Amino acid sequence: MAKEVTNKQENYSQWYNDLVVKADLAENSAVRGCMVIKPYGYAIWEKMHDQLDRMFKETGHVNAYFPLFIPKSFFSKEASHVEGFAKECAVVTHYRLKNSSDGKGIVVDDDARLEEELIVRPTSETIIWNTYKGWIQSYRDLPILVNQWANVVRWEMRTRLFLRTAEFLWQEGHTAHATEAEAIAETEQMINVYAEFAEKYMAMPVIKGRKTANERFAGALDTYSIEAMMQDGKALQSGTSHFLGQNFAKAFDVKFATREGNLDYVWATSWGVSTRLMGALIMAHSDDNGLVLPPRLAPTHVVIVPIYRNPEQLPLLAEKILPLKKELEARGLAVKFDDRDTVKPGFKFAEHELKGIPVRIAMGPRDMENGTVEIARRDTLEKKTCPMNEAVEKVVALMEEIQDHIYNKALEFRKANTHTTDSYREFQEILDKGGFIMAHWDGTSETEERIKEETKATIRCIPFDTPEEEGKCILTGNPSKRRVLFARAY
RNA sequence: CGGGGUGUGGCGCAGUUGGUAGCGCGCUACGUUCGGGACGUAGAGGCCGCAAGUUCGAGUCUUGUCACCCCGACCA
Repeated sequence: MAKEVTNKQENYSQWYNDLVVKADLAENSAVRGCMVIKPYGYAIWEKMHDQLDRMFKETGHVNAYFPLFIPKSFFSKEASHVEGFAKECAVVTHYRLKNSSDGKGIVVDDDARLEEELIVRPTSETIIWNTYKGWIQSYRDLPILVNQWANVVRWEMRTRLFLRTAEFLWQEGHTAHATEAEAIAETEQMINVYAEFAEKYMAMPVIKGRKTANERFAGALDTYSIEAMMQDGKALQSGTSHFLGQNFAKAFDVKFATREGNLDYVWATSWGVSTRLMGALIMAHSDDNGLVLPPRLAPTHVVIVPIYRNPEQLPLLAEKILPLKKELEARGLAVKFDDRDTVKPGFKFAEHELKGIPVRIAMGPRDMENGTVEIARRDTLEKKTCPMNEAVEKVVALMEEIQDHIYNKALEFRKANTHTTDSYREFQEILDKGGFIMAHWDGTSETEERIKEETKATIRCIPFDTPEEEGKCILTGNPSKRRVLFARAY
């Protein structure tokens, strides 16, 4: 089979889709807009899940689980939340099926209509705050720092594997606090946790910032996000953390007795990342040979491929390879010995590259004679012959090296494709090539909307770390105090 | 939901003016191979998305319908 995946393909979406399918990560299911996550794809998600879960617990959070179904009336309680989520949702209207009267198949039993429809959760703020009402009476009950790992459903018009599926896996943290300051600190803490995860584990640099009013989560006073650059120069929102103020507490009447004996509404946050991170991982690092996984998220770190002519030679190789495998495992690495005799070495090389395994060790008759192994790294595709007794140290060191190299490569790419401009014409030219733009904006929604209509670019965020500087809005020329991040986005 | 495209063995595709389906990959067996996706030989596998209609005859024409992909609008 010839190499078919290429990021030089005109259509980056197609490239991405092919890669997801060929690397055996996921496929479309029989259900519209839904996705089957295949074992290899799920193994990567599990690595992400485990690490994130660890980080949530380190910051004092605990896991819980809330219902999949939410009574429709809950959505009517928070006005601005209704705005945002009144649309694309799956609705349960009946609770029973029956045999059809013509004896051919099953129909919905019209007599089994629910009095109140249930919404399959698109996000859980409403049902969680309805529950928190019963949990909170005094400042002594606060804070509540709960996270849930769950699936949610949004009946999106247009879906794409991992980036936007009708059903997706995510985690959603929902916290309740006694003070505004504490809630804001939590919101900031969690966007930092996400950024650290993206950069240290996914090897994907991100820009942290605040969303504009237009892009803010429905019901939030403030939304922070991390934005990453994909290899086609487009932005992908990879995680969000919301400061919800007292909106949900007011909507669900969650009051508590303060230390001073007054009644006050609870302050809230919510934050989440989803299987979209898988899409980010794939699009940030992959190349023409397939996936490139950062070692810290690779389900398999090392694959060992034996090379031999006759089946009798395999045990001789295995004799050398198995101790090596054990040693590597003792150093905390996941090692696969690919001793399949049904495919040839060249095929295995290509297959493991497609799956993004960071390091490959090959060992054949030549190595047996010389006491060496061949070590190949996925990120650079470099191959080196190395004495057998140095292999373990070499591979262990490579893990860090590859992790750093992938991150730095992505960072360099982002730097090279991030531009600062004050000219609207140049602004449009840069967008057509793909990339991020730091430009001045007058702070109004109208301007933001117009730029979006004219260029398809949105304000991804107002980065936290940009300095104040006097300038003029890229579109209107009105005064601006700082540059914001513009890009076309997924 | 608007615009465009595609539905034919597991995958990717061809199929002429309508005449009863073919190619490549993959799969099975045997042999030679095995340090970058091997080669030869012999096989297996399809009521052409679904439903009506036109016709002596439909993969091909007509209508309807469904699914998927791409571009928008919506969104993580």
